[in-house]
Amino acid sequence: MLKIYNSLTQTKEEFKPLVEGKIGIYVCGITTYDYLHLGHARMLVAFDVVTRYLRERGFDVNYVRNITDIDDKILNRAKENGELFSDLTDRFIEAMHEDERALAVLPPDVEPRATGHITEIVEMIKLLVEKDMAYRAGNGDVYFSVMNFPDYGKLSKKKMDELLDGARIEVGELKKDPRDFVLWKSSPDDGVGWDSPWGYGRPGWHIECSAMSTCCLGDNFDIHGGGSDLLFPHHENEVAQSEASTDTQFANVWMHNGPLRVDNEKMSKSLDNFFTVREILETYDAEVVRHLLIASHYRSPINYSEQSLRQSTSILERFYNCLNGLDIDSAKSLTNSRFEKAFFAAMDDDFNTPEAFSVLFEIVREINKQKEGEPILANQLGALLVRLANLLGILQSTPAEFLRSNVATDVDEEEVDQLIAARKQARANKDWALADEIRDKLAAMKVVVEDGADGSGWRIER
RNA sequence: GGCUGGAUGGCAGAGUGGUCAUGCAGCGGACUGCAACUCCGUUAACGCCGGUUCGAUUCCGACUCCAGCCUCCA
Repeated sequence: MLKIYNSLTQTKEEFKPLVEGKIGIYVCGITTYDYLHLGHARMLVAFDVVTRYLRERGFDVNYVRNITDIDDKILNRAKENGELFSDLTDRFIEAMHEDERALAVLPPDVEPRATGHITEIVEMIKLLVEKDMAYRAGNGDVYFSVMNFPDYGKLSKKKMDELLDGARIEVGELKKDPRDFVLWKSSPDDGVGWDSPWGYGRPGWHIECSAMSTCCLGDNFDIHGGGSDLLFPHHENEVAQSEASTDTQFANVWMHNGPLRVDNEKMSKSLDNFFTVREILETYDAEVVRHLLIASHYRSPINYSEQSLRQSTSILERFYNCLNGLDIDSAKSLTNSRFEKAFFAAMDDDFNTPEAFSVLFEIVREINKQKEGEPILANQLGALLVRLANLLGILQSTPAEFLRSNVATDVDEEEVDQLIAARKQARANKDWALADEIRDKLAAMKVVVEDGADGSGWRIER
């Protein structure tokens, strides 16, 4: 039984899709005005695991993840650079897709862009204005009227009146209520914008997601996800806009991934303590980064550090050392084993990846035990290990690829082979001094030699 | 100040009302010319104070501390 923690009810619930066998899921994507940082990567990887697993469970998943390609930050950055805002967003969308591929994040089924849905956005705002749920202010901006939506706060568990107290939001002369938020912003005539019943302007951030999710998945759909920092106000506002306009429940299940911290502080652009994905990928393998991001439960915070990356590196080395020498391609994966059952039970329990990993380590130990005596069984277990790990998007390389190269180290394989051959000769002559000298030489090249029953293997030192 | 969540062995990180997480590190052994890899064994934990219970790290309450949100943010 698949259970998912629902932020709306604050409980783990048995998951039941609206339509048997099908799942519609919408996740708030990126505002594209810079390179992805590790916090973005966490969100992308978290929901990549979710969708991969839901598909494995046999669901027909429609995964929608939007791109916010119109926003004040984008306009400001474009202005600084002296370029068209669309050139800026095109560039960073391309970079985002590159980073996603590196991290083995599968593309969503639909990737709507805000600028591609202006019509739907305007229609939704129109409906809200007609229903007296929104109003046009003197400057052409249109605001949502929070007071007219009694359920406001049901997702973030905030009380309407408490939101009023000490509200840091200035009561502008434009807003009727400090809690109101903008749906449509008027733009200067020479600025970026679109025509609307309220004049030339551009959409507010929150309405984009309401319009795009409804457009792609319908008024009521199964799962809405995003970072926990979006819960308020963004997701709360989405609920308000959508339910006020459609008079029906918006998303059934709300999933929020936990934050990524650096030195126990939230990593964010505004704190200027963020690491971009591409900068980390210069020194660490993508799979190492991906492991780090799923080694903790998706709802827990992750504290990023060099040490945690090193730990993920040793863990992957253990996996690949185990797979090294197995013949997996021709082996049939063991099915219905206790390992597989335990793995699925862990993932069924709100995508408990740490628990799932503990099962993978049990398989590793079993393989290492059986390698000598029961090679066929070891191969079958190896195939199982790879199959299950692939559901998490890891162990997608071969042992040789992972163990003998990485982004930071480049070795001359021919030279290594020559040195190993020379050492083999020395060992045959029992010239241990020479053998050790050669091993030291290899070590200086960051090459670790491993002597086995059938010759000496090697890997790079990470 | 309000709301939400958390506090687990040296570190990372799950989970459970009474017997094991798991990984890294440590210790002892096996393998090895010595190592590395690997295997076997092993040490070690549940913030603090009460309550419920035959029994609580696990449930309930108070306290302390930490984090996130309340403002753009995945």
